[in-house]
Amino acid sequence: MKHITIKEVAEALNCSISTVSRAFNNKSEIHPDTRERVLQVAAKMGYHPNPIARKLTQQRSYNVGVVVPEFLNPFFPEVIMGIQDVLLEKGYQVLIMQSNENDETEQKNLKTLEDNFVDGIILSLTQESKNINYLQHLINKNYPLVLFNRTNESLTVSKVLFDDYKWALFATEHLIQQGLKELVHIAGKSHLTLSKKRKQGFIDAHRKHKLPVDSSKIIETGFLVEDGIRTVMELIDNDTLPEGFFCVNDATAMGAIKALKKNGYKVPQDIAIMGFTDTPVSSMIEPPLSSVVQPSRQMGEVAAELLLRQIESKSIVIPETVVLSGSLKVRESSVKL
Amino acid sequence: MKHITIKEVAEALNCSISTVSRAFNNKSEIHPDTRERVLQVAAKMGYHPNPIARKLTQQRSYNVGVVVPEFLNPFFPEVIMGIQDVLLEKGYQVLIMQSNENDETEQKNLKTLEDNFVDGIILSLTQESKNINYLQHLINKNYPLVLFNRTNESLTVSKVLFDDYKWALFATEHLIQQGLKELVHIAGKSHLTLSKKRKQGFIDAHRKHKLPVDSSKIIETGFLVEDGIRTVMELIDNDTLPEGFFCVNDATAMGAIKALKKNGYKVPQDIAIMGFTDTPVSSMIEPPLSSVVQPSRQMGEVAAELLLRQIESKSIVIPETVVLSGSLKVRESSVKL
DNA sequence: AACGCTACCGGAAACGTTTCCAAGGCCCGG
DNA sequence: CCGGGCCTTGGAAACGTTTCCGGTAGCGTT
Repeated sequence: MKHITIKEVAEALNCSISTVSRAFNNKSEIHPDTRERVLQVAAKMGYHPNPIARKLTQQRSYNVGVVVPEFLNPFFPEVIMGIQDVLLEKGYQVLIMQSNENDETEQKNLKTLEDNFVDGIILSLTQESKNINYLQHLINKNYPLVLFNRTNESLTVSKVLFDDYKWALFATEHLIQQGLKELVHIAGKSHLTLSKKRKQGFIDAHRKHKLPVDSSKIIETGFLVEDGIRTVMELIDNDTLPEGFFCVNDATAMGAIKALKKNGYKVPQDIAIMGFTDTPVSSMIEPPLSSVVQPSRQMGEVAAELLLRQIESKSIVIPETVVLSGSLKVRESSVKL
Repeated sequence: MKHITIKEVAEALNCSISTVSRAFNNKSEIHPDTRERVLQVAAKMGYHPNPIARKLTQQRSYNVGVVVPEFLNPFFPEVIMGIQDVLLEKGYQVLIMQSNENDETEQKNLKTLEDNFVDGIILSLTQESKNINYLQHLINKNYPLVLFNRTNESLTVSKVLFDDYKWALFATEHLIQQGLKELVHIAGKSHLTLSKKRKQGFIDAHRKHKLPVDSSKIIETGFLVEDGIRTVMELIDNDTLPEGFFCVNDATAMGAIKALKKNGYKVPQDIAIMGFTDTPVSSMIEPPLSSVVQPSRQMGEVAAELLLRQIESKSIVIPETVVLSGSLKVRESSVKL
């Protein structure tokens, strides 16, 4: 477990440390022949520059923090894979933290990352996220920061978003085109931009098709399977089931389906369901779930690139918002035969 | 983005760097009063010891690498959460890498981690993993290493395993008790211990109940949904479908169900299915999938603790194998009514 | 022949800690 | 009253790099 140092390589080569360093850093103040020789000997000795020492002189940690609300559903893992694709390539390490949809954990995670001198942070807010203050503090310090997917509009910071409004509108329209008039939107927590946008899309689809819509058709809940179940159960108890549901994500949609089936309703014959995000399981459940496809991996890549730009620029970078588009995957759960 | 250093704190306090350092490291060679004063001023100044400099002197990276084959299914994320629970607590950072079930990527990941001077590695082999040599090289170097879930018996190294044999036997027995005689095991790649164990459990359950079993009943394939689909498709084409399937994991089981349903077979009425690992989706699909419950989070915790023991011990640690137990979750897919 | 320029290289400071060693002050026992 | 020991602190080396600065050799120019 003892590692070889630059000094030992220099001694073996009978040259100075600087020369060895130069050979590795390719800064061209070195004769190509020497460079070659150094590299060869170093390789033979199994030398790798100690990244820690390197980071110390360069005053950079080459670490980037990623904070997500959870990673049991495949959406966030896929985003992370996109992030890693870009950052590992550039020599950065990615520290992944998850907040368990919990406000305090999120803040603790951010603190931990800050204390660890990460060069930048990529973040998706928890559904409870109201600790905008801490984020504002980071922004004020000019800390490189990118938010994705779940954001809050009061923060002026780089963001990578999905065109939630548009696709919520399309998805709702799709339900309307199946001849459904009584729809309910199972919505996410309203302080997240994402929830607002999807809700607005749902409302505007009604307007566009001259259908009545009011707040009774929108039920705010969480992002979990249980939230979907609970919501539907309450509607059943009140005997106020609609003809179709547009759900804020696949998990709540799956919960809705589960609750409906358990109570003897048929999907989509009795009630149609539309999800959002299109997780791989969507196609596995019964009936296969219609959903909005989000380019999760790409979302990660873009977020990483925005962050890199902030990290590597000397001057202050103007926050930038990238909006990605998706597609509609119609399966059985939303189709009236 | 400029950080406060220990020097500035020392100057503000009009004391030496050593004193400040001591205050933070609690090594008690310092007067409690001074310690208190230092800590207060440091906190007021917003000082945090630079972890990079610290790592350099301590000759430790306080980084631990985790390599998993994939993390789209929830099993590995859950294990990782267990690992993080333990390691973050102790001040370690966790670098997560995924190999995409690909041999070469796995080796590259290990190299990257080694080059980054991680203090230890926790690993689950890819299904293709035959690059035992590289692992052996790490073991020989006495590099702290723990394998979990997917291992290879030729490596003498600490391992955290699930009692695959026992639960495969139980799961198969459960199918037999449903009155089924013609079973097929959709198995994983045979160089993984896990595959061998589950296969042996399948075989021994037959022996125990005096049922014939031969290699034609065991079909080796991968760990993905597609592998399950392909396997069942071939059986349908050959008109050699059994009465029940015991699948090496939930993904292949879900693939099997999908393929069967598409071809008009009813699960479990025509053919019963048993999965393995019990991912959260199991309960969502139609019919709900019976499966073996694995304590994934605990697996991560144990792996992390085994690794810590290796890292923090001065002398060589004798490899240790921990075997965890689980339970059988019987849902509809395996129950003959 | 003297000069300057370029190409290459070595020495040493710097990065921010930890930790070893030495030193000063104080208390206590003789 | 003095010496030894302990408690607390300061100074400085060390960790393994990068990078600035200065130096030398060789070459071409006048």
